[in-house]
Amino acid sequence: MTAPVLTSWQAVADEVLARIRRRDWAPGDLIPNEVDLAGEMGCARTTVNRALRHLAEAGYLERRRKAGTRVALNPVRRATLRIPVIREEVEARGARYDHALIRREEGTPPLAVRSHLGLGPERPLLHVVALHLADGAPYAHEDRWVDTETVPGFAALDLTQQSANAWLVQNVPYTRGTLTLSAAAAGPETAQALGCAPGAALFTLERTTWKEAHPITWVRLSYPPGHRLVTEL
Amino acid sequence: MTAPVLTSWQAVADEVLARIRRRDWAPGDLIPNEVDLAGEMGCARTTVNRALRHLAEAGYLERRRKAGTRVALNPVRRATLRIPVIREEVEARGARYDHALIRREEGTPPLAVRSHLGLGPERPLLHVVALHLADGAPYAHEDRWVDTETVPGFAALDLTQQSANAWLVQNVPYTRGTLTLSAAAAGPETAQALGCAPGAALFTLERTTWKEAHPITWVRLSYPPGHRLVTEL
DNA sequence: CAGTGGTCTAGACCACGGT
DNA sequence: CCGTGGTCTAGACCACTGT
Repeated sequence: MTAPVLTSWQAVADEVLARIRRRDWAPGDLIPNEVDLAGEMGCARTTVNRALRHLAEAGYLERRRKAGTRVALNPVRRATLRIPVIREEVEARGARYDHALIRREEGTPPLAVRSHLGLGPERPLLHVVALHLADGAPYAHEDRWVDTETVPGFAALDLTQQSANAWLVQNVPYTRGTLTLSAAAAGPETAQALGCAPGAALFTLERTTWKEAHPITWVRLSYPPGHRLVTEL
Repeated sequence: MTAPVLTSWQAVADEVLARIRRRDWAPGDLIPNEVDLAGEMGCARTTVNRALRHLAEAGYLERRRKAGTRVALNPVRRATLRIPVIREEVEARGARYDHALIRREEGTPPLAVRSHLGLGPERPLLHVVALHLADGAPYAHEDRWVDTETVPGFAALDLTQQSANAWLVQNVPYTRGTLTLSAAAAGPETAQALGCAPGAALFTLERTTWKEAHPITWVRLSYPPGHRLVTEL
């Protein structure tokens, strides 16, 4: 029998993954403990630990103290989406970025937004509507409500110079957030801004962020028909 | 000056994150190297390394040998989406799962599918169309092409008993895949299956998977209007 | 209670990549 | 060249949890 002597946690991880793929260890199976694996692979337990921890984070293994390490029943891989600043998203496509402010006014947000942020109707927020452009063409429509109590300084911004998106990312680190992806039919206003037909299918991304317990902002980005968000598995 | 003596990599990570949030270390700044931090925090360099590695994976830091560790300019957080088997997705909502096979036949996939899989027109694939149900109501429409050369055994499956989705996940681990999210207007056939109006905005998820260099399957899942994919940041 | 993973340590060597 | 992160090691103790 071969005793390859795998040093380096990557090699150990590769070998374990190979055994899983080869079905030496089938989904649901208990695999040997760290000490035994270290002996077999000819390396320190720390190294095996690093490898197994990595595979567990990647979703291939499930580990529990005392219970041991099992091959995950369904390799539920996590798709990781990068959520960049729109400017960078546009420039990464090799296009020129611009943005246009459509509206900016104080007001009471609709119930859906209030409940997302956990605010009552008495709290006025700043409503900002803008259009992001790539090479002059509509790229995304932004509908945003900002809590100016949590974010002092925002009210004084000249949003024609700098997008709310960019300023907030640079200046207000959030501690918690929620992201919702969906499809929605274009309303008349959004359709006009994006230059598409009313009722067209828009890819929609809603994000709510908090700083500790205080809401920062709720924002909905609507992308014109055909927009795709791609990620590797 | 306080010298808290932080043992445990979590505590070190928390402290570093706190300094970033507090702007002690601003975006783009170089932070002290591991040896110095270990000295300051009163722990081993290994512990600091673990903490910084964690923060780098989470997107807060950028690390390069010799160049040192910098606070990331834009805290581009990665949203991680769980992509489960649909059955589990449905049952997690407390609903009863069912599926119905709509079509199953061999044929040549459309150009878009062929190019995604990197196949020429001479290779016939198996085309499977099915509907996933939650408590009897349409939950998702599935349009799938399977390469039966890469996946022997699939052709013999009784797809009325078991969904293609479930079988593939259990039996054909993929090594690489692509996930595309978008919105699309419902075609007549999809609209009828989902019980919505033609042209309605559908949330659409396309996935292509390979086993090494061989394509396994291309699948498009269409969710009825109102469907949302939610994740924490 | 006892087995298993989780973590810390102190020290060492290595690999990359600015200067 | 040489500073910085990347990793390995051997050993130790701890924390959780199944039996």
